Amino acid sequence: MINKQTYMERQLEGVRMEDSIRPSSLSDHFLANNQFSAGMLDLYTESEKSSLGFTELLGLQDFAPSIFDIFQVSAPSTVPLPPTQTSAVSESPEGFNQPATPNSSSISSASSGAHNDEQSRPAEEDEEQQKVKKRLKAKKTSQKRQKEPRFAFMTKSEVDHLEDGYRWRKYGQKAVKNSPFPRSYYRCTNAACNVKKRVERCYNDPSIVVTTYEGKHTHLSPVMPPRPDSSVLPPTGAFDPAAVQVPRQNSQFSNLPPLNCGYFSYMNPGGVSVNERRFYFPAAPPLLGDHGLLQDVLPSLTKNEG
DNA sequence: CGTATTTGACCGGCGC
DNA sequence: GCGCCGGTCAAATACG
Repeated sequence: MINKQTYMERQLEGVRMEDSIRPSSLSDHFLANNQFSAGMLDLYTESEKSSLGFTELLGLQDFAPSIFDIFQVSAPSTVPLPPTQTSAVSESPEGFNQPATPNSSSISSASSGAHNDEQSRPAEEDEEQQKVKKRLKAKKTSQKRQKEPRFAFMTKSEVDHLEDGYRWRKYGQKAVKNSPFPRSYYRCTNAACNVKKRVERCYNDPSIVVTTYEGKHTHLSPVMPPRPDSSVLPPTGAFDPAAVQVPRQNSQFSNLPPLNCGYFSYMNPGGVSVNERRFYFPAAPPLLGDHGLLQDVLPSLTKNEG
């Protein structure tokens, strides 16, 4: 089976999204009329993406849950996920239910017989080997989790790390090829939750932040006490439901499931209330042409371009 | 002092 | 086989 990311990258070779895909009228309109706009990318399978036209990529809907609700409802028990996506979830249960680096792994790696056979080696070298093996094991387990469903959001924002109601711990940052902006890696601070997210900026438009969520939260937002009347927006003080602008819906979008679109508002670190509109792009974002994260999640749209 | 972030090193996958 | 790249780890550092 072809590695998903690699396949996506291949599909994007030689493609200039800003030239061939950019929905000038729509995206420009959104960007021009909103301080913040966003696109949401749902990492569906190839067949599912190919069945959607560009207008559907925008996925404007009247009723749009927040991204948190999206994650919540995307649980198999609530919303019928695409078959492959659902299977991906079931294929990697450890990704949701187990810590990224369970203690057991380090124990087992430390007890490897190879080390016992090399007691003659210096102690520090032995420690290093244990470290290496420990890391090796963590790598393997983490790679298995790549099949978790992912959702990517395009957000026009000044801040890289958008407040989304959950607490995240940054565990890495990497320079992205063909992009001057680094990609940051975050993991949910909840020990029992293995949700990860990656944040990077579009090199074409530095004002656009691409956030990719991987996995589903197994817990409620730690900073959002439940509110009885906030079924749509995250019940957090950081979010202002009154500031939400609901995108007008076109009939052509109506065939999209509600979870495909989300939006919310939030207070940025500077205390300025910010309206964010989340536009759903099942296949591709209209504005991004970078060779970074988005290319990992947008294979089909570029497939026909070239 | 506890927690979060930074950052260099490391590994596996993949293309050539 | 080698090099590139994405993703992760973990020690060092920063911060409240």
